[in-house]
Amino acid sequence: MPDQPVRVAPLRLATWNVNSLKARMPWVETWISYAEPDVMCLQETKLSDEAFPAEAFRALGYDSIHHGDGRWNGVAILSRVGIEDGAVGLGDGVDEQGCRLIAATCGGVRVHSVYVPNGRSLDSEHYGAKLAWLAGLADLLSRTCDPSADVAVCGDFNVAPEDIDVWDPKALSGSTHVSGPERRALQQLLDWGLVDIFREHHPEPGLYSWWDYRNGAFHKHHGMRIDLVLLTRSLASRCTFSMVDRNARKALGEAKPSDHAPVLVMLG
DNA sequence: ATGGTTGCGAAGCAA
Repeated sequence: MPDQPVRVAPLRLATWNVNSLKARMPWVETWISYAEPDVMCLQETKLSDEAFPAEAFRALGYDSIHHGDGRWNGVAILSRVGIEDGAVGLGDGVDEQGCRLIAATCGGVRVHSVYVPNGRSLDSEHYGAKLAWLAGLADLLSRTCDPSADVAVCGDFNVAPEDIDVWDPKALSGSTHVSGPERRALQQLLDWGLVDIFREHHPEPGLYSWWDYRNGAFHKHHGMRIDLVLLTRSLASRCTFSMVDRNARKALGEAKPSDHAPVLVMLG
């Protein structure tokens, strides 16, 4: 393997749970045209690999890889700085919940696009599976990556790291996304050597990345910050800017919004 | 939020 290049170029890195790429393609193309990410992670494409619009992304200047079964989940990475050594799944038999992780090396960074299982409810078997999946992700990182290298883990974690990441902790008590075991499973990833870079740059509460479609939650600011960009320290130290593009949670003409907003970080 | 929405796919499930 060649050594990492000594000279590093600025990198714009984004992640977005699009809730069906077929339904979201107009918004995604618009967003890419103004946000100009170099690397973009997508979740919930809900497409088969055959139906993934690689040609449309190629026309926008992006190479891509996709991992999907056509109905649920589905993850992808777009890159205009190269895309090498693609890999899918947790690689240990735990990723049987299907098409939730894809990784590739883009511009010298090992990038992971993840869609963590929702968990449904604390008493559901899916909740235990969510915890197991997060543990499997921690295991994958420890097996395949070095925390001193340039590693990014981006996506929909379906966990709000702290109470300041949800609109009303009391209302959510006893439900998923905020429970202790989920937060500890996420913390295990951070302890390995990752930084929740948006939170590092924005300590204030009330900044979310997901709002329920129902009940006017977006306009009432009833949201959660569950879409995260986790970076190893070498990348985190290069971060000059990070944002949730809340505007992209709105309809844009005929283009309907996802229930998630994209997160963008700039590395100098 | 116990669901008032969205997406998929053609009824009900998942989020």
